[in-house]
Amino acid sequence: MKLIIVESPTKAKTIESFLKGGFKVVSSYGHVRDLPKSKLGIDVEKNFEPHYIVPVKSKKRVGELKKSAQKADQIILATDEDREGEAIAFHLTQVLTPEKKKISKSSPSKTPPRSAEKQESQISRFERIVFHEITPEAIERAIQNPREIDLNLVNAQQARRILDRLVGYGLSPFLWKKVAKRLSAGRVQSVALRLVVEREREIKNFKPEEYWLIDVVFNTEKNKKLETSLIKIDEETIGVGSIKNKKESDKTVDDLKKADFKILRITKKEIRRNSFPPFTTSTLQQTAFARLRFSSKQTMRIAQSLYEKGLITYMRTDSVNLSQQSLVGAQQWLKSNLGEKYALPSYRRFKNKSKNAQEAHEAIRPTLPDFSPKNLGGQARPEHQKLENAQEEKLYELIWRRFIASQMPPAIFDSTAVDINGKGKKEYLLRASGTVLKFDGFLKIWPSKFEEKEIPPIKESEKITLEEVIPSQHFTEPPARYNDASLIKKLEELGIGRPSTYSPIISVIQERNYVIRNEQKRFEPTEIGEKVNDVLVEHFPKVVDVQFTAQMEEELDEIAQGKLKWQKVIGEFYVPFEKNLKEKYKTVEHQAPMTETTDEKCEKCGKPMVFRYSRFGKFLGCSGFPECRNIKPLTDQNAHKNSSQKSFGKCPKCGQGEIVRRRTKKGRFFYGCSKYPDCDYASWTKPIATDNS
DNA sequence: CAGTGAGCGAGCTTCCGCTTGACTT
Repeated sequence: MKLIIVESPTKAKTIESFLKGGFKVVSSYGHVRDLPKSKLGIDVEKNFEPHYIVPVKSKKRVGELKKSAQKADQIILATDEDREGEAIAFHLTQVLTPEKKKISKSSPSKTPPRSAEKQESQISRFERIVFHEITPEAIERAIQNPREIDLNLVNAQQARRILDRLVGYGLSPFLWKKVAKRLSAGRVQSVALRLVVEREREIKNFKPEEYWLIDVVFNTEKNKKLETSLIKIDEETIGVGSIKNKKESDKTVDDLKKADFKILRITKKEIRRNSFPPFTTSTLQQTAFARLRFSSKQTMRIAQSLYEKGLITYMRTDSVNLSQQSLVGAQQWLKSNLGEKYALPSYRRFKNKSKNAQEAHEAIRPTLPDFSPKNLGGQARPEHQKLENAQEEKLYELIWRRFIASQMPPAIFDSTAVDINGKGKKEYLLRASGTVLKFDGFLKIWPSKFEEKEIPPIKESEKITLEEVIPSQHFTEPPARYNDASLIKKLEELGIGRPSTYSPIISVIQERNYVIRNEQKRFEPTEIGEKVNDVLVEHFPKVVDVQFTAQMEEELDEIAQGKLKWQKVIGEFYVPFEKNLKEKYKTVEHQAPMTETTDEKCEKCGKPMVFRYSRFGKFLGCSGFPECRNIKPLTDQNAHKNSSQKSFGKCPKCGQGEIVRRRTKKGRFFYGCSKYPDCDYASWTKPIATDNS
């Protein structure tokens, strides 16, 4: 009997159904070994030797794997073809090789190093295979062509893992000492936080700039209205900074009213809009947020369920590849349901844009195009594949539509531009633009917003008469705060984080209370978030630099290609990092504003209250601490500095306190009485200020 | 649905990336 090991139980089930007999397929449930949680687990003195353990959570799994392995003649490691997959395969060999036979890797043995040949024979029971799609043929082919474990790739993963550990477990304790307990920092989360903080400051420092735009309406010979916009004055293109105020606008308006106009040219062209590539994890999360308002966490939970039902391919992927089989399926569906003209003559394949893509999987797509969404006359599904709720229906439909649309022809628009010359004191260029949909193409399945605007039929020789000049005042606007979608998009662009971690990143910066999701579901940094960010940016600029990951990835690639030793890469980072860290422990002061006092008096002992920091941010504590342990939460009344919060009226319960907005541990807003704990009034919704309620 | 700070020093917090379950009201 041969044992095949993959990461995911769903994948195991599918593969087993393809194989005739003589095979057993089991799953490792991801990584089986890791650095210990409770300590660093890296011997920096001994060339960064890692100390791996089987986490308690994985013990049971590993036990089961061992049992299966004992009964097997051969073990085939079929984990993903990427850094992490290769590492999982390697750790499986380590865990599944009986103790005495293990190749010396993590445990230094006193026996001399074994020869390469001998190592070979010890692991000959293991074979490594990879495949890019889960079909009987692909699996069969993979089994016929096994290879060795690629130790260079494993080392690239080790380097990544060790570097992240050194950074995370180096910086976090520094924050505990200098800012507040239970804080954290890391290569990924600290950059995410930095993005949010810097965006907030851009917004805060933003100075809106006034500018004016001018529209001009003409009458055609047939008495139809032709709406145009002012494009140029003399040779200057109109935009922000051109017409700065009402005075300048008035002057232009007056001149336009007296100007002579004639049509310069009419340009007609066809515009094609291509469909989008099928989903990756990142674009799925972005689109589900934009169209369905699902958080990234929700999206992943629902996608997982669809995957387990066999309805979609794997949901953690950065690849836009589509299998041949799926391309054929999409085309067939299109031809028989929408007709030839909505199918493409050839298949459309996509290339990955992001350099860091590891492409171990396909794009996210429906497994069977025939299972179209309910409202598109989908086939009845077997019982175990029934969608359970509206959310599953919606997400499935989104994935299905995106995939089918990716194999559809572009939408075609007819666009017309009428350029008009105006001669007054100055020379003006005005333009009327029309766009009309000629063929909907992929928009039939993937509706998107586009502006259609008709303009009246017109000839170049036609005389036009001025009807109206309409100036309008505008202001430039600050960039928007990040939400789930835009933050994930940005992180992906920067190559920071992986499909499996986008959603956890969003969670962790909220759990640490570094950022909160406001009522518009956008991220705002908290006070403690800004403080942590500032400490990191000032004292550890390299680690929170957006280029840091990019540089690391390049070096990891070289390790994977066997061009660099992983210990060298780690050493070159670690030595200066460690030196700086030691230095900063000595020089950086504790960040709590110990001396900042307030007008408020402690009602227990009469001493003044002072601002203190905790990991939740600022609060008020008695200056008599520790004799008097009185504390008060920060409210609008005493936080005269940061008055972004306001009172929402008198408390309906005690009538004394004000209603203020507060946050729960999890970050959800609620409304409570400022007299807490004397009055325990609290409500999820804004209380209505009536006396008779 | 409302937390929280210093110091003595115990013991603990913390990273990123792979993957799902279930000690219970």
